[in-house]
Amino acid sequence: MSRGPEKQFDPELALSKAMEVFWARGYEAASLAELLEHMGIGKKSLYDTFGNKRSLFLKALDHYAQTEVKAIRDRLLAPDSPLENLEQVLQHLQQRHSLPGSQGCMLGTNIADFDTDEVEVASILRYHLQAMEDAFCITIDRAQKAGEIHTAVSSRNLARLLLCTTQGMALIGRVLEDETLLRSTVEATLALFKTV
Amino acid sequence: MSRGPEKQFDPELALSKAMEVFWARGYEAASLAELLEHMGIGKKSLYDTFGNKRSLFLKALDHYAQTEVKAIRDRLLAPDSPLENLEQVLQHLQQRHSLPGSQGCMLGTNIADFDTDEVEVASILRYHLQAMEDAFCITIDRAQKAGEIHTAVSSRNLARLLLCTTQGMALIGRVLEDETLLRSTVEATLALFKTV
DNA sequence: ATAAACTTAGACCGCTTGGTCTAGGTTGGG
DNA sequence: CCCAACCTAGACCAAGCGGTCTAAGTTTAT
Repeated sequence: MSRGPEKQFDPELALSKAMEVFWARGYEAASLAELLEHMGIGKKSLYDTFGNKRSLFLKALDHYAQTEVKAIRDRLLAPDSPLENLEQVLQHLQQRHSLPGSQGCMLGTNIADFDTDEVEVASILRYHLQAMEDAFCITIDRAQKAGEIHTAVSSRNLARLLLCTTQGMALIGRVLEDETLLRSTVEATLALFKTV
Repeated sequence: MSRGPEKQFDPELALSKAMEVFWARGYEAASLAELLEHMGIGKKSLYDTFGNKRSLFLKALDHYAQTEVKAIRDRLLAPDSPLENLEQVLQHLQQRHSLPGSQGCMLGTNIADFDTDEVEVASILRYHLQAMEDAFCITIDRAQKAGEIHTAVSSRNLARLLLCTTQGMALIGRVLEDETLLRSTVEATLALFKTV
């Protein structure tokens, strides 16, 4: 018995490349031809390794969410001032979504792209949105206990507000020509949160 | 010389029906077959009356925006207490986007659906987003002058925050199973806005 | 060297899409 | 009554889609 060569491409890297295409184009608009070219592999390899287009997409979406949510979560829960952590995250998001050609958040764009009755996609999206909300909530809670954020509104409610606001920022950033709108939004949010 | 019968369908009504399909499915996913069935007209009539699929979509999108933005604007600028007007609008949005099968805001879903370099669609979207922001701004300004909303943050910045938040609500509402998230968001927003 | 197990590129297929065009029905004025 | 002008339904087309499968290349154990 003999063994063939190792896979001639890195599946992790290929998935990451697929994610970029799906992120930029959306599920339907991402053609197989575009995916293959960007991933740098053949059609057979794609189907052998990832199943079909849809399962490749689900893997890519999950890959995005895990990477992105983890990065934000790590910043939010860093052992510095919770309010400063929150400020950093919001300013980072504002800058990213203000860049020309900004593609927004892959979670948000897919909430819009898929029919509301697509339960498989919806459950992935819900799961990661909840994770974001929870990370916001923990940080806000810490900030409130540190006296950095006032306690007139519960940390849970503020976290949910932040979730909606940040998703809106990511969305609207796709069509903006300058960054004043997102800058104003972050400025207003922080001003409203801070203790007077 | 003789004259044929009047158009056997109402173009306004047909456009409205087309809007419903595009709103629910998005541009790409709305097939001609689906559009024709829902509009109740033949393929030839569609192309004679509206040009092609894309120009039908642009007309439908504009129709949506004019209808929807006007409705919200009218409520916001009604001659009652500005804060109460704002509360009504937010609660209305919260309820609408909490309904099962909520389709979100047609502006928002299309921000996500279209490539960021689609200038024609983008300019329509930007125009109406700006109109929404301005309506929010006027109302907040009035509320501030009436002492109903505190003045620590400018009306312009609060309006921009509201724009992002409401778009986020409309988006996230598409995948929610219950309305607590949107309810919390509105509750938090109003609590932060109101003078203590 | 050879054969087995892996890889790859891309020809091929059935299906659906948006868009065009033909054929026929209906209405109303002369 | 008859013809012109509008309408409709749907056959038809080329193009693009996702997905399958064949043919050939490459590496390693024997």
